[in-house]
Amino acid sequence: MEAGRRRRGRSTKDSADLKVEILRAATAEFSTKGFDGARMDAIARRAGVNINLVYHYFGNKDALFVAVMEAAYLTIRTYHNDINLRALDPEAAMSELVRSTFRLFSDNLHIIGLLSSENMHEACHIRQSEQIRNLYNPLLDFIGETLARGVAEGTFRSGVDPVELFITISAQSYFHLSNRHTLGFILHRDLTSAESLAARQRHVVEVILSFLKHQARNSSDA
Amino acid sequence: MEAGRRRRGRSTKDSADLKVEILRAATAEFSTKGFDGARMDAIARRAGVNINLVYHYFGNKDALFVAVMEAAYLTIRTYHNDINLRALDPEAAMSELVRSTFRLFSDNLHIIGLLSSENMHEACHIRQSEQIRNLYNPLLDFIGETLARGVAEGTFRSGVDPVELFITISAQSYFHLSNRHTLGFILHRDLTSAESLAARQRHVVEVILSFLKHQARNSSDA
Amino acid sequence: MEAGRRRRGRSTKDSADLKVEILRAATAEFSTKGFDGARMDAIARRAGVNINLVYHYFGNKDALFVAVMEAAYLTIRTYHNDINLRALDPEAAMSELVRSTFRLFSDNLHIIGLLSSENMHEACHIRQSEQIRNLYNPLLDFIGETLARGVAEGTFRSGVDPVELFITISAQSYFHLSNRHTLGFILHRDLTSAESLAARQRHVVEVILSFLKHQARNSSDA
Amino acid sequence: MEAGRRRRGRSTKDSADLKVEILRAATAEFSTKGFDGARMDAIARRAGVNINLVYHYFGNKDALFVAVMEAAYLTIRTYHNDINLRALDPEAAMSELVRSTFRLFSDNLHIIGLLSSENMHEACHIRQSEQIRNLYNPLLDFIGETLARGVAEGTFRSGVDPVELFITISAQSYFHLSNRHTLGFILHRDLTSAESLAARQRHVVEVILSFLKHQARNSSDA
DNA sequence: GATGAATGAGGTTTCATTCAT
DNA sequence: TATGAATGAAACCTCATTCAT
Repeated sequence: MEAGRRRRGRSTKDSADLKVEILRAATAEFSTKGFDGARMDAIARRAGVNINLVYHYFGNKDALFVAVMEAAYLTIRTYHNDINLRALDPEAAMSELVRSTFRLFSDNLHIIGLLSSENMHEACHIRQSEQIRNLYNPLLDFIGETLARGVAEGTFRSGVDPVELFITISAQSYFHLSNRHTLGFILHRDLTSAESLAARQRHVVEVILSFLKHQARNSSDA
Repeated sequence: MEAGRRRRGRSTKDSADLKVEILRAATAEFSTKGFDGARMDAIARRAGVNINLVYHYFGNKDALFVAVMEAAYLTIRTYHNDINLRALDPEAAMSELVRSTFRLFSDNLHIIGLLSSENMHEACHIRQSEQIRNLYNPLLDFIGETLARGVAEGTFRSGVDPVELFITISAQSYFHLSNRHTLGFILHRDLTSAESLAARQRHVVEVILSFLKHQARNSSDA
Repeated sequence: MEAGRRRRGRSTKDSADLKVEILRAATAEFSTKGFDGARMDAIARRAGVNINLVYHYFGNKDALFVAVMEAAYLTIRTYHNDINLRALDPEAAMSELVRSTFRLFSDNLHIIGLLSSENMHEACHIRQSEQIRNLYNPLLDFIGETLARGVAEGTFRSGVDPVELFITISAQSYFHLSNRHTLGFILHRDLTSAESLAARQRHVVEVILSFLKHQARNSSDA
Repeated sequence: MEAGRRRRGRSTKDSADLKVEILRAATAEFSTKGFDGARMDAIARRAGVNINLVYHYFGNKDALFVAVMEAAYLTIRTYHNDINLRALDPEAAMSELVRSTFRLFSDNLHIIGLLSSENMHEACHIRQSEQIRNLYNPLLDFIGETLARGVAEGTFRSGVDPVELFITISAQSYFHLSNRHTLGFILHRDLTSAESLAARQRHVVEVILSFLKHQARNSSDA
């Protein structure tokens, strides 16, 4: 069995990977149970290691959570870096940003659980990380520049706050997934099916693009 | 003296209100700490009662949480009932719905904490409540009818799914607040200031209305 | 429903019976759960009365248990009084005593539970009752006299201690029932079926009578 | 100092014995207080260990009780194994079985307390143990074979059910001790004195042997 | 580096009992 | 007589963490 193999005869190379494995286990535990619901020994069990190893590598529960959050934000950064949007025209760039944001969350549900828990704790863990603090600056710059390019070429409405737009884009994808259980119950619909997700993604793109392009034609509204 | 009055000889009126007081304390505790982070004795202390009274009235932690959720959803229903939107024209009705949804969350931040925690637990508590299950049916009907009216009079685009729209409307208000701590940190902006909230509300209305009215004029987009 | 009828519009005659009803409920609870496993509020619920009434009538858990034990020993006395054995010849009298002892326990399983619990507490409750202390004196006298009659007429062996014989008679019936659950499990046999009980009763009579009559014929044994 | 040695720096040999020590303490607590009356912290105190160690080794109260019961039944098996009765002639074998059963209980009063409590709980704990389920099979076989040998050589009566006989033998020893407190009170006799125990043992052997040999001479009785 | 032993603090819950009416 | 409110004590159990090897 896996567990047996793990407990005995670990090679030196395995040892080097243990930290990664613990981090993965902690991510799974924290994201599904929340910080308070997560158990250190459950994390150790998930990772197939002795609980003391967890303390050896990460110090304590809070520090472990910080490490998990930093890794999660690295994933986010990766998703943003993977797309080279600046080469695209403003409309294509923006719709691709919306789509990649949707994929970011739907491919990494654990990020939603982690962010949800971290907000319950008033972001006390990530506040300790300078690395995270400035993670979004490039993205906000990109949004601002793309908006400007769109306005310049007459495609986008003017006067849109990049921060507000970023929140709107994230909100559309995040909320659908973060609240999938309560929404599924009161709306009598499974929000996690492949069709539901595809429809949501299409809808989100439509909403954002409609908004951006709307004002460009009729500036008397709103 | 206060303490003496509390311990002995509480008047009947006091007694009748104790349940309400406990419920309020539990709401505060659960919404700020989450289900797992909440402490029963902290709830009792907040309510100024002996912890056993909490058990006397509500049985156990889970049942108390269910009671809190039911009260929270009643608040939600109240917010929806307070506005008589059916008398308004479609555009006014919809923009008022967006605004009231925003107020619902910004006036009742505790609801966000409760929903967040409940989703971490896969909605296991509210699933026990038939009352909650069908709470949103009338609202969805209203959205569907209003959309139809807007389409009929040529104001709104056609083909919008009421459920999808409802999620979009909620998402815009909810996410801004549910993730205010992490967003505040990475965006370097206080999302809870009066100006920030007012700006967000305006933005949200604009986004939704742009979307609804966009397709009515140009159906080749998106 | 019963309970409803009980709670409302109780007649004065009903009130007089409440003590009896509580006692019956307490007997059921104590005998099936033991003193420590019994719950005062479960007793009140079983009786369909408010728990404070239990305290009103009986003071506390220990006193209630004493009352239950006294009632139980009254049942025992009744079973002994019901049979007028002194008119019978020694052998018939003795075999009838064995049978009535068996019936005493098989008809009143609760007595077994109560005695078992009371012995776990080193008889601390019944020690408070003078009434119980001397309850068995007449029975022991009867056994002694019957033994003497049997010896005199040549039916019974001599030298039998009445107390020892009483224990033997009780043991045979009691143990089969008191340990029916563990015995049933390790012996792979249901000891509570009608056939099993009938067979046991026959067996017990046979054992006792064999013993009493044996020595009368062969005094070299043992 | 004793306490210091206990708290820190326990030698490995000590550690290995802790489980046994806890089990002994648990046996004492459970057998004298019953399952419901027993307290986990009292067990820890009796064993001189931290209460959490008890949970570390045994999981919970029920599992600890199961462990205690299994150890108790092992003691029972030991008592039965220690005597090599098959080599003896039927009468000697049977009288030795009766005596060893008596010793089993009088040497191990805790077994009586444990069995009494377990029966109050309808054997719910030992039912989980396959080991216990078949513990008595060899003993029942032995009784059946010995009876047959006795019948074949004309010493014992025929038609005796081995299970019934086993219950009778156990009952005689068990009841005297299990109910020693209530019996002592109502019979005005100390049943635990050395003389009383010796007399009981003699009496029990006599009763069983009389029964077994009786029918062999006079089959018209009973 | 890695592990089993050990612990303190505290969490939820139960329960006998009393108070006030 | 009868009852809902209220409480203190303690029970079982969990969990993050540290110690000793």
